[in-house]
Amino acid sequence: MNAASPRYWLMKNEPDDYAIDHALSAPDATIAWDGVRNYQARNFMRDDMQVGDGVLYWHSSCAEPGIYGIARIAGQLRPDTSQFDPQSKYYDPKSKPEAPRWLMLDVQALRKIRPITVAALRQYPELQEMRVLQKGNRLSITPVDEAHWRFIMDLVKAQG
DNA sequence: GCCAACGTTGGC
DNA sequence: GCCAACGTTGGC
Repeated sequence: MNAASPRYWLMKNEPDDYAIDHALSAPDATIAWDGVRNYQARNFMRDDMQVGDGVLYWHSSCAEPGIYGIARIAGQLRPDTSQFDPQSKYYDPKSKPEAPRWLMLDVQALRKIRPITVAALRQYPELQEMRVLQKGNRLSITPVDEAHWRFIMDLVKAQG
């Protein structure tokens, strides 16, 4: 991926873990985005994300999956501490502190929006190429085209 | 709770 | 290094 272009991301979270409200109530509305256990998603964080990138804050595994907030990448790529914590559900016994396998970074929530559900997103032909809407998509982090980002920002504005 | 899709693992 | 079996994701 081109490292210079402005970029946008969709990041999935389960509301039980890090709901948008949880993020907004954290200090500086910033949370460490841990628990990524997929190499492709990790590589996006490691290689392509830059501070300031826009984030669509997605809730999955809930009654109405969809976009629940707007956020930004706030930085500080570092080893995901949960991989070394046997108490964590994200514990990875094969990862060693001297060679951490998983990474995390900070995401700052900017605002909560009226949820734009999967069903709502599917109504727009302009968005049908979005990765998150493709059948079988399971990646927790996906790049978002600028055109898609703009379209969604317009939807948010129209919410008033 | 079902199940399609897809990533990971491990025997060979 | 192939590929079948298995595990996980996540919308429905």
